Amino acid sequence: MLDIKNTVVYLQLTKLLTKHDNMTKPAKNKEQTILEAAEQEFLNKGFAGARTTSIAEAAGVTHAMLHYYFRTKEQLFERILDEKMRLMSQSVLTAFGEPGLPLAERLRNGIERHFDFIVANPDLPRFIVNEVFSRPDHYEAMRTRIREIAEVLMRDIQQELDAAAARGETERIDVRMLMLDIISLNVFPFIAYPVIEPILGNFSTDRSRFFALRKAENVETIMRRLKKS
Amino acid sequence: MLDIKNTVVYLQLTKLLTKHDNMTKPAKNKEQTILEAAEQEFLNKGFAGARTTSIAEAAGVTHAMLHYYFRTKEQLFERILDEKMRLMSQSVLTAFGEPGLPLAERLRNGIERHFDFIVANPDLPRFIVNEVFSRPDHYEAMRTRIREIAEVLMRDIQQELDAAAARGETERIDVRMLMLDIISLNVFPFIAYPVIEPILGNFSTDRSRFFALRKAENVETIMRRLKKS
DNA sequence: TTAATATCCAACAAAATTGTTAGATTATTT
DNA sequence: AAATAATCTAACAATTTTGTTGGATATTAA
Repeated sequence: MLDIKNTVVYLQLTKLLTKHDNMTKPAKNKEQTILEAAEQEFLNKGFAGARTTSIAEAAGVTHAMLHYYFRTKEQLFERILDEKMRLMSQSVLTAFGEPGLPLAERLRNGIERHFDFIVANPDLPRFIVNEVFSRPDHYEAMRTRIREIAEVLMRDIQQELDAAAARGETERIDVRMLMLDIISLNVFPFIAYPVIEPILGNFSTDRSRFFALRKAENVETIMRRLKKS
Repeated sequence: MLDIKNTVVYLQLTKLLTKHDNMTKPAKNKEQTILEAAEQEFLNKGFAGARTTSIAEAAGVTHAMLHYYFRTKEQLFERILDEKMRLMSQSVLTAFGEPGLPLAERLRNGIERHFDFIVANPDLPRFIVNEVFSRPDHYEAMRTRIREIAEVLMRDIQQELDAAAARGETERIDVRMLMLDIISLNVFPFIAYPVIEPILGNFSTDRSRFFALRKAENVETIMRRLKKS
């Protein structure tokens, strides 16, 4: 007699293996479609607000399919959260982790690239902030991950900050404060967009113009923060 | 024959009226207790994540009571959201709406008072941002409300900014950009605390010391942003 | 002291949501 | 062609969550 659950696991396993054999085709398959729909739903509504039926519907499959591939809402969600955490960390690293440039250039560049990343992924920050906050069980793992990534980058930048300050080029500052300044300025307007939009006046009609101005404002603010006075 | 729903409405009506007659007693009654428990639950988990049973349990009443007083989760939630929106708007107004001071003092003061308010209400911002975002139906009303409040204050501050710039005391700047700088710096660390905590290093052990330093950093950053260079 | 009000209790009803199953069909691989 | 895998259908089961009801009991106001 067959245990259905084991059968499903077996099917998925073989599927994965054969897929691994010929990764050549793009394979816009249903599993992928479901993942994309889930991404939308989870980013917009969070774990608690998301509905597996809506996800299945948006993906154009029956909701049996969703459980066939991912077994539970929780597992599906974790696929998404994991990927998004990776993406978010990555964006900070690649934006600021470019040594070789003079410090001011490196920072200006970092701010702009980080800002551009968020323009391209405007509801990523809210998603991460909310879900990290509301998952005490997964928190310790995330914490460790964030710390490890941040530590290397921060140590590096702190050294450069100290060197520049020693040469009298910039004000002395703690890298954690500086990075928090940058991230706050870059991220907050996106997290809180619906709340700030009403106060933007004529800015709000042209969203992309506003963001361009905002990017410049953030660079300006940080450069002034560093300037020797 | 009595329609139960109308009876309940009637009871609530008379309760409200008699209460209005003698507002002298503190009345730590169950209705209030439920509201307080609901506040906790909604602030922590949002509308979708909140459970009316948890609220009732936390308030130490049966969940029939909750429906007796508030009929639906939605109505209970709106009481809370409404109050919190008011509180949040109010905090900005009272922090920055103090004319008569020289501009720099007024802003420094505003930043500090606004920051203190958030220290005292650390999960208010995340709550508002999330729930405003996920309620398209109520959004138009909130939008109007935010705009009306902001407009007066902003016009006032913009005039002072222009005057100071004309006197050559400060850099010329758009009030919307400046206020967004301030709010971003003040609010973001609280919204994202679980995410940034791992990168704080030894700061993170003493949360209140960190916040004190952070407040000073925000004032410094904004003052430098305004400084004529 | 009545009448009105606040609260409890305990069970139930209704709805929404997640998860399961048994087969059928279609496509792909061997 | 046979086996394997992907997907559909359509119903159903389990659980969670919200909301209801009819009384009982205690407290407070007229």
